[in-house]
Amino acid sequence: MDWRQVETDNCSVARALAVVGEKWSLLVLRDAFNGLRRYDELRRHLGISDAVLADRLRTLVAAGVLERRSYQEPGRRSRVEYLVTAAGWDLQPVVVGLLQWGDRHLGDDAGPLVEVRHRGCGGAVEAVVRCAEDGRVLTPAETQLTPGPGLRLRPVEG
Amino acid sequence: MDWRQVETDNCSVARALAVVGEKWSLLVLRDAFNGLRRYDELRRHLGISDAVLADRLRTLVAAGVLERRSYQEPGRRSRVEYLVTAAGWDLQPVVVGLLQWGDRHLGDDAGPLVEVRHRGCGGAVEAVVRCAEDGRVLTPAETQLTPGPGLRLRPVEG
DNA sequence: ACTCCTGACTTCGTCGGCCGAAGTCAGCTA
DNA sequence: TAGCTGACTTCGGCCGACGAAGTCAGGAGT
Repeated sequence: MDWRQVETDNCSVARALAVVGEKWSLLVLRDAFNGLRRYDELRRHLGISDAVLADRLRTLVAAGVLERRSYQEPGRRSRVEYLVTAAGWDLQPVVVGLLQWGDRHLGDDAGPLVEVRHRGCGGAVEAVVRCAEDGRVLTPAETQLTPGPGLRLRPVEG
Repeated sequence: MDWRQVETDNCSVARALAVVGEKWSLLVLRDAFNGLRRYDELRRHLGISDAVLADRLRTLVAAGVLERRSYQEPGRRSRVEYLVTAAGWDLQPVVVGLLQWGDRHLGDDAGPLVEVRHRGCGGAVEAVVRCAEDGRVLTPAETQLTPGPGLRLRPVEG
């Protein structure tokens, strides 16, 4: 398959990046994974501007990555929280993959900020590419791209 | 561990995104993974402007994700190619993770554009989070964040 | 030798996005 | 009823992305 001729209008990587590829989106998600739920917590912790945070939250909610919910503690007025949905948790391999890559290739002398561990077992957690059939972890050389049903080729250029 | 108090200047996710989080970076890498090597191929296939492509390639080369090499076919003048390095291939889980998420949650009726398969076995390939010790694939609930040596807390706010 | 062509960029004007700061508005408290 | 707080929206300024055009070196054609 010659990738140069593949029409990538409908590429899933590009679509995913339309949701989480803007500046701050994945950092908002990182913080949400780590338990931050409220607008002002996110704003303070990320050091992001209000306009951008409100926009990113809108986008993530619209895409089903986060859920916007009102909640109320007794005797206090109602507030808003943002919860990670099942679809949002499906992005965990991406965020862990970035964390792992940063640790490996951009680490400093201080060592990693945090480590992700298997709860209970305590072993280190890693993001990998593996075969869904036999469960083996694969190197890039062991993977290949095959055409899918949605594949279209580019019109030939003059 | 209260993530709200964690100083994230040196967060590996943020550092990784400083390299691959700008617009187009991961799409350039997607195309490089899929075999595109030359500047003009990338430019044509991505539909990106020259200024941005040249800048992204510079950044990716500087970060060690791509390697810039001159090569020469006999009887032709020397040209430039960009090859994915070992560090670059370490980002495969991230790109496959995005592909997988896009397929799952943003797919259209036409079905996926391409499928990543285990060469030989032919099984579907997936990006997952797993325990490095026992090899088990983990749900988000089975993972936890633990403090690392580089962790610093925020100065208390007035 | 001279011109043409091509690949790999750089430069330029414009326009959209991100920034910090300030403004808005509703619900609860004093 | 005035004040406070949380969750935003609005507003100038500036940085980054855009398309188009310009640059420059190497090889091909004549």
